[in-house]
Amino acid sequence: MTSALARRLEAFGALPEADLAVLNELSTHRRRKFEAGEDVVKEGDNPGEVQLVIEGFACRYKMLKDGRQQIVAYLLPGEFCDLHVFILEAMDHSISAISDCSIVNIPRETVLEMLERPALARALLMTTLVDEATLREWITNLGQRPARNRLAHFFCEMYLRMKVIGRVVDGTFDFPVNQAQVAASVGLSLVHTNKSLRVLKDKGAVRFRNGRITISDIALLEKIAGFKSNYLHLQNTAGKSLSSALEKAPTLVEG
Amino acid sequence: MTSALARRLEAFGALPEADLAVLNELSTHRRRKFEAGEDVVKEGDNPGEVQLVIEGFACRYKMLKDGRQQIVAYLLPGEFCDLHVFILEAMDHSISAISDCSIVNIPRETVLEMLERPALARALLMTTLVDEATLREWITNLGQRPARNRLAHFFCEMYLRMKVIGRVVDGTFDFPVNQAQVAASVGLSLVHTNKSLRVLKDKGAVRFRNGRITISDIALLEKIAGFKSNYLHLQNTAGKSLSSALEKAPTLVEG
DNA sequence: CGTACTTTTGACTTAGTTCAACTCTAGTGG
DNA sequence: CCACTAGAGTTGAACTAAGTCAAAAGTACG
Repeated sequence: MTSALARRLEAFGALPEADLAVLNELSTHRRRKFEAGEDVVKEGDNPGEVQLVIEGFACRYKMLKDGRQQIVAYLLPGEFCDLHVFILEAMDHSISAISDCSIVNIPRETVLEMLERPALARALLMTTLVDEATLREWITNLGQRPARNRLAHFFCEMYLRMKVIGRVVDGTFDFPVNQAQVAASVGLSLVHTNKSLRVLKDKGAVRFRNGRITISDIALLEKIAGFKSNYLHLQNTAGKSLSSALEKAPTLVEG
Repeated sequence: MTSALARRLEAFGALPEADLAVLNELSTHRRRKFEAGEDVVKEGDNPGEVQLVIEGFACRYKMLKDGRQQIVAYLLPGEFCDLHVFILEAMDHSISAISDCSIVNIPRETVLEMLERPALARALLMTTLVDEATLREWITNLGQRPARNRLAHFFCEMYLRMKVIGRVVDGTFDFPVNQAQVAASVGLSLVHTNKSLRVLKDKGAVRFRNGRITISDIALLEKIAGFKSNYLHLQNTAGKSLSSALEKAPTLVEG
């Protein structure tokens, strides 16, 4: 079995067998279960350990004083919560389980050991860079694109990220999120999100229902979004358009 | 002389003399001058070296296909362009000089040496974490706050960051940016930015003109913004409100 | 003093928000 | 198996924030 983390890291370049073994070891650490909606880490906490989402979906979010909420990142299966959090005094945001999920706590020594393996270290640092790049892309998305295009961009990104970890079958993937959460991700009101989703559906680009997303026409979606995948730094896809990139991405189903 | 970088890093905790010496050495590396408006690194470039802004202001920005532009980060004097870029194949955004600025190229070996000094490594990693946290804060700002509050938040952040590197005197600091660039930072149109700035001025919170910002009433600005400084992870200011934090921040002028 | 940028202003349009009601669905317990 | 409930999605109408267009007024500079 190849873990989702291994698969994600290999998207940045192949890893030696020994490194893969180290990765597969990770899932043996202390594991915790969280229910959908539960907070994994709260703003103000001192994290201490690095967290890895083994199964399920989580998100980072920030809450304003008036209660408004912004989702600032998604943690898909196999994504580290953060590589360097262990030097942090206090979390500046919270992490919440979106679906039921199981999370492994990795002690800092293990992380440091991983960083001593050159190929692995490089892949992990890439992870950090990609996380940052994704945040920049989100800023651009929120700052510059109107609702429809913004949503389209959001779906393009999720599609590609899910594809990389082998979770897309026939343009469809599970994404256990409701419209209010989508709204909180793209900085739109629930109502306007709903209406814009309808437009995208009517155009035949994406369908979104029951926590499941179906990309009906990726080329169209990509065009609406003005999507360029370069910020995800996937080795095989650099400089290519999303639709062609996707043909090259692995289509394996998690086994 | 204490460099801006040293001052910034010490905001996360004191550094040993030897580490400070290493930091002061940095400015002896190959130095390049850029004029205001010039690109330092362009999207698609392979950076190779780490860049340090010694003097002047730069920004990271992304450009959409239709020409719209979003500024996603500011590089104030003494801020690294990025700690790990050297593993990157191709930049996913551009960096541009906002004012005339002088930038030092630091070879990857030097960076690796720095990372071997524990206190310095910790400070540099903090830098990365803070950069990320700032991106998340911007997403929240763009996604959830209406124009006026969003601008207020932007100014609060810049004020505090400038204060940390000792560039604020009497609530005033140089910030050589025009309104179009402010607009591109907060995701608003130029006209609406202008009108919102006027409101903030009329309320007696901030004045912005000739590349110079004067915070007239920080408590008010902070209130309008709903600003919490925790995401900047400044050691002395954790958990405190901005106004009190600022009393404790150094008031030294760059020597 | 003329040219080129930047800021300011007003009038108008549009995208997005809010409120409120209604529908649909899945789940629960009688 | 049905009725009831809670949550999620959908819709319409009224309102408001923000965008666009266009022109004027500053300001900076050679």
